[in-house]
Amino acid sequence: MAARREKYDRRQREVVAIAAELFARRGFQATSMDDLSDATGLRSGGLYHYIGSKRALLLAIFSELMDPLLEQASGIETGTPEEQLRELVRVWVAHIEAHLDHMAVFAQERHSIEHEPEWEDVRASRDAFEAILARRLADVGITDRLQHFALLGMVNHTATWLKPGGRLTAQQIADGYCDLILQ
Amino acid sequence: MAARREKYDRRQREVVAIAAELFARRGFQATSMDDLSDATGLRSGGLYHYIGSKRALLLAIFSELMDPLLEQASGIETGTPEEQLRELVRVWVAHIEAHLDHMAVFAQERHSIEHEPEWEDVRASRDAFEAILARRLADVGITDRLQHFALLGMVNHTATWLKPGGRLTAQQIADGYCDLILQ
Amino acid sequence: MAARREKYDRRQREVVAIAAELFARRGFQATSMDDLSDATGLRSGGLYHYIGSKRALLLAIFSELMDPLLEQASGIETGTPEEQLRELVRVWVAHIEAHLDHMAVFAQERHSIEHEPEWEDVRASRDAFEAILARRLADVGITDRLQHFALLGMVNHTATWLKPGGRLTAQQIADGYCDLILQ
Amino acid sequence: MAARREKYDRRQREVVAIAAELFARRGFQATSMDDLSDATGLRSGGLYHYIGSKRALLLAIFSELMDPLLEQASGIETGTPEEQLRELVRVWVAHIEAHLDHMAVFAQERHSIEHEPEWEDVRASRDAFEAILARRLADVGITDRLQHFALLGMVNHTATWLKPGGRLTAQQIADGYCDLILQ
DNA sequence: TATGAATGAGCCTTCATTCAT
DNA sequence: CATGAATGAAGGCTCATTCAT
Repeated sequence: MAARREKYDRRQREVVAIAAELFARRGFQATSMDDLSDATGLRSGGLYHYIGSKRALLLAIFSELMDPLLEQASGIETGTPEEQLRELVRVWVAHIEAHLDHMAVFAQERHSIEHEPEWEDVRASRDAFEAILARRLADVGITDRLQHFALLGMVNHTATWLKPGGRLTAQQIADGYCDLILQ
Repeated sequence: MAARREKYDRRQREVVAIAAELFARRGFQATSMDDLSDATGLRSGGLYHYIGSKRALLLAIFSELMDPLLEQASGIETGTPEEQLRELVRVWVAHIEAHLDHMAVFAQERHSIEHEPEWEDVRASRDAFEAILARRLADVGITDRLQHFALLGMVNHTATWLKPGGRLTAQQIADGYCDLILQ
Repeated sequence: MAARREKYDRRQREVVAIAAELFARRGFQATSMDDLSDATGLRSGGLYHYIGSKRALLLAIFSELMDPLLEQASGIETGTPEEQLRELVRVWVAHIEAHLDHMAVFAQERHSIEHEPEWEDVRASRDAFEAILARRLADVGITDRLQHFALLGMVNHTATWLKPGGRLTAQQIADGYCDLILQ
Repeated sequence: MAARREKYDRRQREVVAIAAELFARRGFQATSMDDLSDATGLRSGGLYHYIGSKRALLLAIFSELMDPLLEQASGIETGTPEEQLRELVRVWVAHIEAHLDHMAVFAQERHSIEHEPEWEDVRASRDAFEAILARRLADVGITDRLQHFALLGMVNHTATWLKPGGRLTAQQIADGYCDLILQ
């Protein structure tokens, strides 16, 4: 039945969201399935009905982070090169603002992502995004890798200090970063 | 006897260095004391002779990272404001280059540092460094928090892509970053 | 309605047969209800409709194995003592040939059967069969327990090497065993 | 230190013996590591110091069963063919008598041994023993597979009824079996 | 100094079973 | 009749740490 399926999917997304929050705060490894059980209200068995494994949960979090960003980023195709770059950074910062927990988990589990074959897809997504960024920078005449890395660093770092509903909007932040890069 | 003490200290520093490397590559939690035992050639009992606990090892890594940086940073007192800022960033990037493993562990265990009372001292060191940075930026007329965070982001991010002995020197990188911030 | 009842019984027997096959191959404990679910096409709820419990399934397999054999064995009443013994062994081997999976499960779960009060009935069936065997052997003058056990051993062991449709028929095998025992 | 090593080995053998007994009585899967912990007096961690894994324990039991038997069996080389066959069966039954628990575990886990690649070595040992048996039978003129299987069946089955210190000695049993096979 | 045996708490996961739908 | 969400107990195993030697 479709209604049942829909309910299942909704519950699954809830679990992933709760997991992202816990992982962000306490760390992936330091968060036990029991913690998750308490936070979701599902007993361990029920939890596994939705997630498969703790590892799969991590993968789900990464997918939720990377997939939509990549899609939005590749959809930007109108305007001058500078407008396209600015739009890309805006979308990017907005996405980070909407996924602060996901970003924290991502940063924290960097070593897993970098070294384990299991995370190939995640690495590929990240590389694809960085390729788009490099192209947009090239389109405005920036081919220096240092500036590419600088932009990457400042934007990603945003997740560690940005408070949603704070003084600065994602758009203002993004524009500020672009101003630095574009003189 | 002093010679014995010296040998003890040397061995201890070796253990911390090896630990930093393992933690950077596999993650702190994912690295077991057994892994460390294999890597150091010391059995568990011997290991505990030098380190006290796994947690203490982490603290030692953070101290090795923060303490000398803070000392160098606070020693910069000559030259124009811009020269002082540039010198600060140079020292900082050079320190990161010399402590890539420590930086990786630091980034990875961010959540512990941020939330647990045990890490108060580490937080204090970091805040002290950022205060120095803020002062140097203010001295050249930059009071916008966004630029402060941008600089912090790009410099810290350096640890993830910098390969020692690569094309760019720490000095070139630091100057590139300063150029962005100072127009 | 009788038709409904009949359908239920047929489905039930199907489930038992599939279970016997899985249990024989992978082991009783190593086979999960999920495996059974996959193999039968019934989901867990539906499965329990037919079987009651995993334990009951095991009991059903044992009953299917022992009950008809016991019935056939006690029906042998004509001919000379030697003819009766030979007929008993023929029936027995033929039954084993027709229930290889059941035999494998039986052998594997020997320890449960031997030690747990729950399996009293199964033990009783087995003892009843062995009593008939002992009587038939006594009728031909064999009272030595060693020969009784030897026959038991060789016949039961047949289940581990006999391939249905192989070179030897059940009758030939049975006669071969009897020849050994009867000189 | 050698004394330490020796103590370790002794303790390890003790654990395997206790495990064999428990597995024989309750079944391999039905015996938990906690049961073993209680029976050995070692807590779970200490247990793993000696065994590696539950699976490895099973393998150790099989090795203790098959390796010495195979060695003894291949050492029989003097006397007439009939004497050699009789000696083989005597050694075999005596070995079974001395390893009733091991035999029970072996019989019970037949399905694992038969189907899983992990048990290749155990299968190879068993096949090697059966090859020796086949050769000894051929030497006395018995090439009929049925008699080979019959002997295998009766001897292996001995483990299920033989009580150490009972009325019959291993030698008497072995001779009884050989009498059946050799007319 | 250093070893390694031993601990014991905790972890992720499985699984037979129930029950509302 | 049948589904599948949910349970909860248990299982095998890991691991930081201690301590007698």
